[in-house]
Parts: sequence; structure tokens; C-alpha cells
Amino acid sequence: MDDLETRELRYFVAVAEELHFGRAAARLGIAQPPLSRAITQLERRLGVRLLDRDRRGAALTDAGRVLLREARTALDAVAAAVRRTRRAGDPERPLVLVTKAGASHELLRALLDALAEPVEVLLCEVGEQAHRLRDGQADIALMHRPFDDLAGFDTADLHTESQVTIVPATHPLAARDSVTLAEVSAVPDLPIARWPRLDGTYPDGPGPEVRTQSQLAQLVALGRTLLVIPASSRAWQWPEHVAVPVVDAPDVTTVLAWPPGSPVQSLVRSAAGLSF
Amino acid sequence: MDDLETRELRYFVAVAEELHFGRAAARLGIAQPPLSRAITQLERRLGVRLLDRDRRGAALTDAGRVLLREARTALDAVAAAVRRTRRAGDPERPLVLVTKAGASHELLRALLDALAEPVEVLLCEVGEQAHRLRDGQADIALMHRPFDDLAGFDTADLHTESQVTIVPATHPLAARDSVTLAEVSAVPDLPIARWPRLDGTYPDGPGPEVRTQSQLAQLVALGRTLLVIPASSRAWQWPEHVAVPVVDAPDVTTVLAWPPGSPVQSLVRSAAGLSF
DNA sequence: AAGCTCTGATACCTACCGGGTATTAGGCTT
DNA sequence: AAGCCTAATACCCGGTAGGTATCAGAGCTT
Repeated sequence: MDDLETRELRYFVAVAEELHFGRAAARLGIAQPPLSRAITQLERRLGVRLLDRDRRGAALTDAGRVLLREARTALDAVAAAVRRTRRAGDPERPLVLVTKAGASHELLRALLDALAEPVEVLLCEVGEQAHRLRDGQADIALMHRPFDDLAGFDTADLHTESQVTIVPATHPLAARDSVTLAEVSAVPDLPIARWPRLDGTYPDGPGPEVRTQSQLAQLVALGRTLLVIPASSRAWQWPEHVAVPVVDAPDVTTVLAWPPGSPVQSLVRSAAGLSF
Repeated sequence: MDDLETRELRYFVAVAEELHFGRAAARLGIAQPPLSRAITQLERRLGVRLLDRDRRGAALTDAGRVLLREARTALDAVAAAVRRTRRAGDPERPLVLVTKAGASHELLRALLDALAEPVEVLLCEVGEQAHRLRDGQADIALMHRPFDDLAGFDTADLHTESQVTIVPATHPLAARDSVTLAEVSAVPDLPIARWPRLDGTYPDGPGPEVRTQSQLAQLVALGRTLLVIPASSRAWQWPEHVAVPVVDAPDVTTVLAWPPGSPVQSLVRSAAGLSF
């Protein structure tokens, strides 16, 4: 009567994401009728209506939205259990550290040295680190406060720095010693790029939509957008651009994050204490 | 080939906790042979040996220990999904706040007022709050840093205070204006009580073993043990005892904790911002 | 040393249930 | 009204979880 199987959660997540039983069934590699039955049974077992069926598909109820969120984290936890157990059985297992492309090379190098352990570095797109950590693909992540979502992890601060804006060398702002956020966002010919929200949609605004670091780098190189980034990230240099300090941008702290209770904690603590 | 069902995780946890297939099967309400087969199959699917079978039971391998930890959090996440979804379907749902007995009444009262929402208060034993939060029995918890395990939660600090020791009025220390931790732990006739660790075992030491607040309160009242607690916890008064400040004990911060991503976050943030 | 006992593993059977196909039912478009 | 798209229902089949009976091995006891 009580606890669910992960199969039921997977099925529900598929339907909740597709909002269409047929497509969800195709994605799951099963036929539509068993899927309908599984969801109905799930609703009966929970005693809660999850979807409002409709001639043109389905819509989530409030309870459905809650289950979607909870099911995703639960499925991540199960996937993490599988990955971490498999890796624990491998005597050669390296530690997997995930970081986004463009993080400071010097810091990463120092960290790898300090850990004194074989470390495999996994690169991912912006904002993806938390997910890799949650579902067990990585053991530690290098993230940046206040940008990244650190909720649910233990963290150790490594390094704090201020931010600069990257502008074409020919631009009027390039001659300045420093600028403010207000000035930066008011530059009409160089609107700031827009990143997707957690749900994949984009906020409104004049700037170009980007999804990856490389897209952004491309746009910057083309002189189509302005960028505010931590000072050390100048690592990804553009020859034709200059960096101008942004005085009132929040400081960015590079942090090491790991799942609470993970055995890497002691390792990390000693390494972090040593060198930073 | 890949993802596990919660049934398999439940089975493994039972065996890992009992270290005995027969007892684990009984606990699960199934027969021993299917359980053996399920675990064997689990090991085959993961490609990892989880238990070293032995004539007098079973012992966990390294990988088994990893899976035990991961499986518990995964099962908690699934249980949380069920509970939270059920409650989301209930229009009357109150917010459930869990706190340990003995927390400051004034603070709790102020908090309940600030939340401006029906709140059900759930009392639990020391150190149990985190678990209630993780498996969905509660939405928010009142915890104390540095005592409680805050890993994996979002938190908001409410109040910080110093600690006092509670001694019988007749005791020599009772006349002092303040004492140090070293002095407190050196009192030979009043050894400090020992709490169980996470795994249920007790650290070594001369003091009495306690498992609940009421046991401890009883021992204090009897003059059998010494206590160092936050100043406000004098709430649970003993008529025959006095409180003496402990100058070098770490400050205790009362914090509100909730699962990351929970919708209570906004509610809590505004309430916490208001009144503390 | 023989036998008892306690452990987990194996063999085999049954029944449930997850999944398939075929079909129905309802609402929208045309 | 016909045709479509949706999800739900009806029904059948096969895999597998779970049961009982039994085996196998390592300490016991005597």
C-alpha cells in the first residue's frame, strides 16, 4: 500500500514532462495502455489526483507538480546509489571532480595537487555541476557562489575574487578604470546575454539567448554581447578585448561542494585547509 | 540492466542492517530463499560484491557500506516523495515543523506567529529532526548549530546564544560567576552524559549513557550529571539547580532548516527576515 | 569422528502482474 | 456526420517474485 517502485516514478516523470501519454510511452519504450494503467494505479495508491486528463493531453495538478520535483530527486538518489556503489567496487576508482569549462586553471591545478589522489576531471556545462553531483556521476564539484545552486551540499570555500566586464578594445567603456553594474547593463549596443532558467525557459530581455559557454564566448568575440565574470576567468582570453573591473558586482567565491555524508569530506577538508 | 527498484534497495538495507539473511527476510515478511536470490541478482546487476557470506552470517564489503548509505538516502527520498505528494493533495495541509523537546518556547511562539499559516508542531528526540525532514514527515525543522547535522538542507539563522552549565545549587561550582569547559569536564563527581553516535553506539567515558532529553533531565535532577546547554534552554527548569555561564563553550545558533528546493523556502525567508 | 545445528544456496513450482494488441469512448475539427 | 486524436478498457501472455522443500558446508557438541 505504501512505498513506490522507481519504475512508477520514472513513468510518472515521463508523463509529467511530456504531458502526453502516447509520447511518454514511446520515450519509455512501452505501449500507451500499460502506462495509463500504471499512472492510474499510482494515483490510487497515493490517494491523490496527479494529472488532469484532457482531450489534448494532460496537465499537472498541484500534487503532480510536487511529485515531479520529489520524484526527480528520488530518482537521482537511486542513480547515485548505483553509480557510487559500482565505483566503490572498483579498486582503481579515481575521484571524479566536475567543473564547468572556463574555471581558473591555476586553482584547479593547485587543487589537484593538494588532493594527492588520482582525480578524473569531468567538464560540464554551466549549472550542470549540481546535477552531476546529485546523481553520482561526480564526487566533488567546483562551483561558484552566488551563481551556482549549492543547496543540499556541503561546501568549502576556496577563493574569493571580484568581477570584471569584458568589452571590445575599441569600445568607449574599454578606456575606463572601472565601471558599475548599472553602466554595464545600460550599454545599448552590447546587451547582456540571457541564460536559461532551471526550467529551460529564458527571461525576457534584449540580449541574445545562450546555453553554453562556447556560445557565449563566440558572441563575445563577435562583439555582440557584454560579459561580467570573475577576474580569474580571463583565462579564456580574447585578443581583441579588455577587462574592466566592475566595482559593485558581488564578489564570486569558488567553492568545493560534495554530497553530505560522502567520505570525500575528510579528504577535501584537509586539502582545502592546506593550500587556500 | 541499469536502474534498481526500491524493493531491491529495501531488501539490501534489511540484510545490511541485520547481517543475517534469515532475520532480514523475517523483517521483510518474505521467505529467506527469495531474499538470497534478490541480493545475488542485485550484486550481479551492479557487478559488485556487496556482502561476504559466512557460516555465521554476512559482513558488508566496502561497496556494501557505500550502498547502505546511498540506499538509505534514496529510500528516504522516495518516502519523502510519497508523503509530500499526499500532503500536497490535501487542501487543509498544515505546515509541519519538527523540533526537539526543550527548545526555547518564546522563539517557537514568535516563529509560529511570524509564519502566519497553520503549523503543526511535531516533537522528536534529539538528533532526529534531520531524518524527519529527509523522509518527508516534516517541512521545516528547528535545529541547533553546531550540534545538529545540517548537511543537505537550506538554513536560516534565527538566534545565537551562549551556553551555561546546570549544577546543583549545593555544588561548589554553583557559587562561581563563570566556568570553563575544562573545569566542567574535570568535575569528578558529575561526569558529563554521553549521547549515542549516529550508528547507535556510545563513546567511551565515565558519564551515564542517555538516549532522550527526559532521561537526561531526570539524571540532572538527581544530581548525577552535569549539563552544558544554551542559555535559553533553562526553560526546562530545575528548582534545585543554578546556571553558570561557560565562557569558552561555542555559541549555539538556533536555525530553521528545510529541504533545498522546497516551496516553504519563500515563506520561511520572509518570516525569518521579519522578526529576528 | 559422527551427528546436530546453524548458516546461506539451489531447485522447482505457482501466481501475480507488467506488458502487449485490439478495441472502446469521448471531444474536437472539418 | 465523419474522421482524428486523445486516454481508457478488455483481454491475453510470459517473466519473475515469492513460496516450499531440500541441499551444502562449517562449526559445534558428545
